[in-house]
Amino acid sequence: MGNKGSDIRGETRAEFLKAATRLFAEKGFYGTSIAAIADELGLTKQALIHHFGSKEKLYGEVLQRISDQFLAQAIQATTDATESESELESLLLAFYGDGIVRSEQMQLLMRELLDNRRRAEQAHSWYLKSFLDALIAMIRRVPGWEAASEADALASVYQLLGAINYFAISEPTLIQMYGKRKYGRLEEAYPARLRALIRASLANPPKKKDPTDIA
Amino acid sequence: MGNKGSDIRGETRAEFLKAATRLFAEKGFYGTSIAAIADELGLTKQALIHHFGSKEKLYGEVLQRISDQFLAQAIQATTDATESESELESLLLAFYGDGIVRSEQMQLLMRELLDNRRRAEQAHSWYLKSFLDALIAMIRRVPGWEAASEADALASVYQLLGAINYFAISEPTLIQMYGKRKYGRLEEAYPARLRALIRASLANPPKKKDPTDIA
DNA sequence: AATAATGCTTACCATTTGGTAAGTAGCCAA
DNA sequence: TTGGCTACTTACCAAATGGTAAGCATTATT
Repeated sequence: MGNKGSDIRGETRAEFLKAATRLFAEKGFYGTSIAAIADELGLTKQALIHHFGSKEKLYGEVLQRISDQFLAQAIQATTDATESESELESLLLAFYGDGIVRSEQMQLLMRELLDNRRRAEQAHSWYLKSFLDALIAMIRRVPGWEAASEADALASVYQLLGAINYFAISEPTLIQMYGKRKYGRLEEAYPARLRALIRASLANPPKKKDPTDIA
Repeated sequence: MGNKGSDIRGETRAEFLKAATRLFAEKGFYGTSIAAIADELGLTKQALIHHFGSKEKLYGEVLQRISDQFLAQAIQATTDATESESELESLLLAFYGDGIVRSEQMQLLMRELLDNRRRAEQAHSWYLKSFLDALIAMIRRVPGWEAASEADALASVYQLLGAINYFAISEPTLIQMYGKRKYGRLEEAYPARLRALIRASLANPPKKKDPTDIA
């Protein structure tokens, strides 16, 4: 059966990346076989190997793609800034609200954080550094945070990110625990509480380090 | 060959559970083979099967054990309450500060949340419900939160949990991204920022639902 | 002393895994 | 029309996986 050469300008590659993102997010790196990914496109795993060389390389490209998109959204938010809302607040809330695609990315991101101990020697992992650095820059543009140390800034940003992502990945579990009805109410309540958390956090910048506090 | 029958009162079982917890946390369910777990005790995988029946059952016991410990700590915190600090604050900070063991448990918990979509039909997952319910009860004992809806209470608790756990699992990645030195400073800054976040969140209980807001 | 239960082992096994090798079908340029 | 490039396929394969079956040594029970 030979619909050979039907891939025009990397379309198959893109399809592979999409399917891989979804499956890696759902089942993790080890839980996803390259055959399963190829199956999604009706191709064989050797087609995948042909395009990406190895499973590891495919995974690397998936992460790179997510990192690019996160960073793009961060840059976007910088231009979208309004008055009542800091850019950081708007970015974080957009991050929360972007539905399934974003949720897949967050799941993968979370898995990457979890698995990194293992891969530490290898390539990946700092894919996200530029994104985090963008967030640090943002929080420093919030009144009162101009002089915050990098550690304080990163700590706060990381906390808010955690508050968002943790919930974003928990939908199936929470539905199972509390039922669809209760989960619906939780989902409704979440953004308002999230905004309150972000504002409360940003409204309380760290105090200048006490100079007597030399360790 | 042949130190047979050397297991006195389930000691080997306990060792298996400890090793399994660590490995599942590090590499995930699919990334951990039962042979690897058994290797840690110098036994064969068949010894593991003998004790637990199957890999799935072992995993279930690991989760159950973590759930029990979480809940025990929550109950403990209720008795430890001081004046300046709400029990919730003290529990969450203890949660943060409990080092490697707790970090393993959080990693596993996080993985469970991630993998749950897949396992949803199966057993696990609401292992944590009792723990979450304990947290909800706690936040309702904070002044101003008495009448908070379950959704609002759970949302806030979940956000704080996310802020803690997300960081707890990120150590290796953050060290790789920012270096040990910078990570050290981050680790120092974190608890203070975390306390600030918890207090800020608890100090801003949700407003009573507007009665005109009937959907 | 015989019997049974426990805690393991070795010997297997079917299945799945990521990956290689060697093609083949269609397109494109010389 | 030849030759090469791309996009695949079928045919393999070695290694690892979860699990079964059967046996053996030690201890506890009768």
